[in-house]
Amino acid sequence: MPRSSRLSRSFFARPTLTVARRLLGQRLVRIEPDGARLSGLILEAEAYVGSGDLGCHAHVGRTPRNTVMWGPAGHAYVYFTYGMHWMLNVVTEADGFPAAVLLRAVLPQEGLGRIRRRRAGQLPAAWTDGPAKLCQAFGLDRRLNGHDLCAPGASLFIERRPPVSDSIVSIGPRVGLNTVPEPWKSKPWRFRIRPDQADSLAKEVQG
DNA sequence: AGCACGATTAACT
DNA sequence: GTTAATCGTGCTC
Repeated sequence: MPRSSRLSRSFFARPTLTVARRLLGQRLVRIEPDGARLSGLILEAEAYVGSGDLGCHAHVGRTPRNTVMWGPAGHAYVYFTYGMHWMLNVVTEADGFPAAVLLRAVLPQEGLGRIRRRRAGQLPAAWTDGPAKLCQAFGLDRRLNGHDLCAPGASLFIERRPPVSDSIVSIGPRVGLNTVPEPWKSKPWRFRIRPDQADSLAKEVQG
């Protein structure tokens, strides 16, 4: 029996809200080109659901930028914004339906030296507590766009961890949709581990 | 070819 | 709380 297993395509090929909620507490793993392993427990995720969701990039239709979202589940949708930031999403639902989960925060576990270097000048608590921060810390950019997280030998994937209890999860509106109209702006599609519970999550981790 | 803007962050007041 | 930074993207001309 392997000590850890990777989330398979069937995990991601489900309703996006389900995937977003169940990704909490799972472990994002990045194997860098030189073999270094970075990882962190997912603390925050948001659902972006189809072209009818005016907060989702897919609402403008299929473009070169967002085309990965129309593809099969379990692939990384990595996009660039604000002239300097990369964001990591995991594609969800059926092939042909554009949807994804934005990973917004992780609790660093492995590769702390490299993460610290990439996030130089920042306190540890600010290393990976935002979607662009975690991409910077993990060295994720356009090279990972379209990457299959479920493929054997993937350099970016998610390891299965025990599900987290509803008691440590908070749900609220998505962040940063300033110009998105209602009701999309206020849909409670943001899921996160309560900040005061992140430590207890780390303690139950054995390795 | 030009333009407005963004699923953010860090550094301000 | 406010705002500059910075450029790929998608749209208009």
